[in-house]
Amino acid sequence: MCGRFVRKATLEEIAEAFDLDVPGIDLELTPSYNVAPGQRVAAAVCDRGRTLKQFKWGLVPFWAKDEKIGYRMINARAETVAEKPGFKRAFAKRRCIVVADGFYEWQQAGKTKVPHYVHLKSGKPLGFAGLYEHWRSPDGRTLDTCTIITTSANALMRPIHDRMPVILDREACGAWLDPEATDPQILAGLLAPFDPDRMEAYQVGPLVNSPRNDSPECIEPRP
DNA sequence: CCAGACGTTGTT
DNA sequence: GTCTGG
DNA sequence: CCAGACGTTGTT
DNA sequence: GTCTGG
Repeated sequence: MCGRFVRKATLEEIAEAFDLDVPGIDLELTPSYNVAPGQRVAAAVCDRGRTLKQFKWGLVPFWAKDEKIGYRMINARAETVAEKPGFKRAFAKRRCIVVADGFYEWQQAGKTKVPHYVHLKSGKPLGFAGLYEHWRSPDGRTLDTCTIITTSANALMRPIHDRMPVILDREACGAWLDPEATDPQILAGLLAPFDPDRMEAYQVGPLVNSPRNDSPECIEPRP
């Protein structure tokens, strides 16, 4: 699955990697080495040009009565996302690319869990396939939320965990964000495990366990 | 028909 | 154990 | 995802 | 809102 990640690239680097229309972007991006559910994440969307917006991580369906449901909607399974009531509408109309530099995955080792950091060999930012929603609370407040889609583990991830986030390369990002794309078969076909030869993973220390810790030490290899 | 859930993960 | 918060 | 709280009353 | 279960 995907429950914690890193976003440290500059806006310029992100814009280059995701072909963003920079003039339309009005967003503060401070690096985070420990982005957790419930926090603000940056995602590319198609909205009269390709831009970057902020969303609270944890999708709140538009029909929800209580925003707390978002804490249980941080991931959506690629296998079922097109049909599940909570995600169906977003899958059809509100797709996004959540921007990251890498992600953490915890490996069960007996009674304990060992965190690993996973990233691209190229060192470039990566994009998670995501969905977003706009929610209005009973008292009139609005909330923009999103979720990250997961798929089965590739060969690199399998020793660590049986699920991983869907990572889209540049071409797939274009297809995923295309508002004209309506064929659910084609869209679902993009949600495949990423090429393991273009990724690497290593063990990190327990600092990352607490979401309160947010420093470059989080991604330092465990000695 | 109405009521109640709507999710993923991991563990048992 | 289960929910909330980060 | 993991960490941390989990409750009410009455008094300061 | 929409689907499932009773």
